[in-house]
Amino acid sequence: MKPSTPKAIRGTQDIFGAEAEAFAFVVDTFERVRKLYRFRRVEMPVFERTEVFSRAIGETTDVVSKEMYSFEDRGGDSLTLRPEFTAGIARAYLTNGWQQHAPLRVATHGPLFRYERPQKGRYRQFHQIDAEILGAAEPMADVELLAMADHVLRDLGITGVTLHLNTLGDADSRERWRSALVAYFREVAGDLSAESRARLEKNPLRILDSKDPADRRFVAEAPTIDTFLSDEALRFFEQVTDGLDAAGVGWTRARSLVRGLDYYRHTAFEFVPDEGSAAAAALGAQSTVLGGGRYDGLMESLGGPPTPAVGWAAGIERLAMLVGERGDVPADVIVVVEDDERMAQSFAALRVLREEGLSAELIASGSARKRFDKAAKANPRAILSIGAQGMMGAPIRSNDEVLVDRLGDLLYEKVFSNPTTSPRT
RNA sequence: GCGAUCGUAGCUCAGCUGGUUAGAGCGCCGGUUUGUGGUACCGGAGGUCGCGGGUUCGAACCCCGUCGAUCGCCCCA
Repeated sequence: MKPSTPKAIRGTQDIFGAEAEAFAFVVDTFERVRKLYRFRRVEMPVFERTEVFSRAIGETTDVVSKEMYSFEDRGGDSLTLRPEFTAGIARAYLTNGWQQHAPLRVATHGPLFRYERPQKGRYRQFHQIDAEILGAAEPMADVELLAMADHVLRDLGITGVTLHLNTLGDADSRERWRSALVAYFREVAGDLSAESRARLEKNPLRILDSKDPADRRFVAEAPTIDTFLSDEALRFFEQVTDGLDAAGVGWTRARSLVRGLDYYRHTAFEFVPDEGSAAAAALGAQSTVLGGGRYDGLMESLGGPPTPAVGWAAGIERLAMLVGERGDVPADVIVVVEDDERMAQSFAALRVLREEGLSAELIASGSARKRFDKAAKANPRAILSIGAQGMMGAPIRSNDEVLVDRLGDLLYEKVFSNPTTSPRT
């Protein structure tokens, strides 16, 4: 009886090759930009007590009510694999006394977990980059945070995405707007789609971005937040938009943009591919590439003092789909052993090359006469052939003459002249 | 949770209206050829046709179930 092979968990990925290179490129770019903007690196646990998420995100949200990976540990505590970064970072801010560092800019990245049906650009274990500014009430914080997001996308070479920006106002503005929306949609409930009728009770703001054409004409006429904005909230939003203009960050007003989670206040934003762009095509049905906003109420829901904060997160997989093919980088040098008697010399050569900062790999398996062809196919900058039979002249082959000279000097000096690694006679 | 499409070698796929020992390309292994070399040729290994049941003289192909994948809805990164 042959033992069976366990399969991978649904919605997990084994990322390899060009995709893994694109993934790494996203993370590397984020790390570099994050340092430019002076965000400090934090490492967070991948699991927390369940209440961290249920209280911060909101019991009624889909994330909490049906998408969390929750389990009991051996001590009987309910724990949950993080579905997002923000709640955990807020918890850490409170439990570690990070208030002393306010305003605190932090950045992190890693895996997150959501029990959902996988599809293009959406997984059960997915990965995000994340940036937060904690303990900062000023609109300048929003501007800085968005400038950084914009910078990351730009350095990734991603085009055809635009910052969609909205304000949800302060808690009062948001509540009055919500009531007005509910009243408005109740009037026309009979003509709404079934989904939107359900949303009316549960999550009325979401009716605003319904894709159903039947809903859209009502959405167009629906009350907008602007009518309900307090002077203070309006002024805050203006300072954010003025700041973005000054910082050279393009944006567009999206009056129906609301974010799914309960904790958002004031600024809410998403970077979304432009209609018909290559980016939109690459992402399939998943549109948002980076999203976030201000969450002034979150700390209180975790029992902390009122603490203003802004943050965003972006899916690494989705970004990686937009950065294009990034093939495996060819080696600087491939060392081909065409005579196994000279294996020791080959290892010596590899060591010398790598210590010089040249990437190098070894081809020493299979038919000796086919090894050189194998190396040539891998398209390295140079091939070093060791022990070829019947060949005359240089064992280094490359179109890069400078590199040929450098390798020649290096290897002659440190390998071929060394009696312990010389070929046997 | 719902819907659509799909499931044949390591990979990409072919397999006509059901009909002998299930094929190709790439990759892998070996050999020959070439000989400042990425070529060409020959040979080889490798398949419970996702799994289970049914229809039939006969099923990779038709039917039912099941599992899995992909894409979409809901929601979201």
